[in-house]
Amino acid sequence: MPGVTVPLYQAKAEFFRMLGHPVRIRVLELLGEAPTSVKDLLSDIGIEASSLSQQLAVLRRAGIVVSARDGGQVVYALAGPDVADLMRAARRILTEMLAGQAELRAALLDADTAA
Amino acid sequence: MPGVTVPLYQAKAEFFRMLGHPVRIRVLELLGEAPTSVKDLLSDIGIEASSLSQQLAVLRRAGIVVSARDGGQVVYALAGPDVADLMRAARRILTEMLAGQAELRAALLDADTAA
DNA sequence: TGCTTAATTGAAGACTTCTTCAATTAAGCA
DNA sequence: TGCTTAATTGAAGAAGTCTTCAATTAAGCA
Repeated sequence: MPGVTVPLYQAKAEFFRMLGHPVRIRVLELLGEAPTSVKDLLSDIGIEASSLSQQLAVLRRAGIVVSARDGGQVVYALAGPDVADLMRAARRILTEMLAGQAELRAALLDADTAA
Repeated sequence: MPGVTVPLYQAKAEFFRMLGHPVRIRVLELLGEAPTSVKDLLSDIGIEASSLSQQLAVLRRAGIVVSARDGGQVVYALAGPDVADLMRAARRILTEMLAGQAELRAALLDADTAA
């Protein structure tokens, strides 16, 4: 069943690259709390609608989120619980790592930088 | 203590972007097992020396690895245990995630794609 | 139907990141 | 010193990603 074989380290790299954008991180963390409409994501994140749509498309293509229309709005949710796990692991470890790095420590001490 | 405040979600995005390259992933996983000389990384990974150096430089700048000269060779090591934690978490979760996605399942079943 | 709001799409240019090449630095050894 | 191997650097072009804009699709409502 080989066919188009993607080496695992390359799949990993693509996965991490997919996480490598501030808007996509924020979306994933918001969806980690609860499914959310584009409208609400928009007002939470505060960027242009088309810009958010582009980033949501990246997450959708990666299969990490799913969307469903609910009347006049579209609601996004994480595709599975593993995603929330990864975000939690990343938050924990990153926070620990950043805590040890002088130049980035400010980010942790500053109130408006939560999440 | 604000000064140049990097929002945490942006620091996270940068961190993930830094992980988003197949060579860098392989290096981190090799270093997760043991400190390794550039020479050995080179023969394990099988790319051009300058190409590997460029990617090692990215990891060094991010502070995730450290290097030390040992006689004629340069040995790299993970900067801290948290990095290995993150790689383990990522491997576990990614493997679970990929297992559920048809098009990528081949990667897991194929022998030469281990790690 | 026509109007409004919600959301997505495609395309263009700006910006980054990758790869490769040639040049350079450093150590070991004759 | 001169030669070899180990590793890094800087620069140039290719390739990829981001942002923004205008156009489009879809639902709700009058």
